[in-house]
Amino acid sequence: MHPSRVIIHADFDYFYAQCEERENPMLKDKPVVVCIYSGRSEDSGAVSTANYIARKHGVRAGIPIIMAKRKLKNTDAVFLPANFELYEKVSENIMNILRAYGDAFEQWGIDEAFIEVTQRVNGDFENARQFAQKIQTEILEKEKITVSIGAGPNKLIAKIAAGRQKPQGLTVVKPEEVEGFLAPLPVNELIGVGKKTSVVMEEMGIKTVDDLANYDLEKLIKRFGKILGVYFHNSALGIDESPVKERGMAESISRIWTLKEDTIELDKILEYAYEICTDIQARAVGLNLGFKSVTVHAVLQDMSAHSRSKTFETPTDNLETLKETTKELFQRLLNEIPEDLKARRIGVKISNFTREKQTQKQLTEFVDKT
DNA sequence: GTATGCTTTCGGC
DNA sequence: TTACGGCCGAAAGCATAC
Repeated sequence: MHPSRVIIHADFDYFYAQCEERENPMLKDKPVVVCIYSGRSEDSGAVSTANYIARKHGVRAGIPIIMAKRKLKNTDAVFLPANFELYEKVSENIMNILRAYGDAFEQWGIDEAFIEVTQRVNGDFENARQFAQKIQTEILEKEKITVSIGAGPNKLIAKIAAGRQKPQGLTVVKPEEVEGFLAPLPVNELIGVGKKTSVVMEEMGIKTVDDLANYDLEKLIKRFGKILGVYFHNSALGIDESPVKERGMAESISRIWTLKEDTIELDKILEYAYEICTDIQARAVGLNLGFKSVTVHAVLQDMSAHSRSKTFETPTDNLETLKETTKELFQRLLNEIPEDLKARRIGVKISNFTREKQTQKQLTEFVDKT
């Protein structure tokens, strides 16, 4: 029998709102709602995150600010605009603490991370519990932020475990406990099982991870294909061999803006879009990245989202290419959306990055010369 | 029939 | 009853290739 790996997943509690509490401790006993204002009218915008006091009143990430205000009327709730510079700085500090505790480290978004601690705890899960407490203590002392931690034999179990007890939770799942831990959970707790897949599985009579674990593998493969079928089967059994490894560069850079006024005029839209192009192209150049894909995005008055994208044969970092492609894609998108609806928000994304820009340039020069 | 890549939509915070 | 951000990666769905 292989000795088990020991993986820890750390999840910063209600992160943005907790950062605000840290900066102003007077907030701690009040509902705190971190908002992103669109600037269109007094309270237009959405909730980014809220502390647990606000959540008790039904405030959730993503709801309109005006709705959150309604739920919190007659309380001393505090509504704050998101301060991303602060959150990024705090995140970076905590990530550096976590990184130092791991044999390997993998950041997951702004407020989550995996660390492999197998060597550090000698493969022992009781040590892992103490180790995790030490991490929680250090982060609390140095950064005044609480985190919830899950420990398990792999990333899948560690992540699910971290979500079981919050805030400031610590859930350790030993290898011999994995089966009992997973069995009663609904399948959508598994990574990769979203809304659509849950529905399909439910139709197949699969509601819990236990149902999935006992489902015939051949039938799973027949329905989901070999890769996904095997992946789901293994996940249900708590099997996940994926390594903890440092993430490289971001996979995409995008910006989206809310328009001052709704419009379907291409020229108006492009005024905004070209500004975004200039910004994200500069960021790509700053990171020395070429991009192969461009996506434009529009949210209409009914809040429906639409996008169009294009992938080049070779990467580029050219601003004019980006603008031309943006124009072409918005033309196409405007032709294909319902005529009676205007655009409310628009965005541009570049992705499919490569660092082979240099090679491509040389190749182009070579072709030009011949 | 499956793998792969591209496009579009979804979902978390 | 409506209301509504910005950014990211994942999921879904399709086309094409083998």
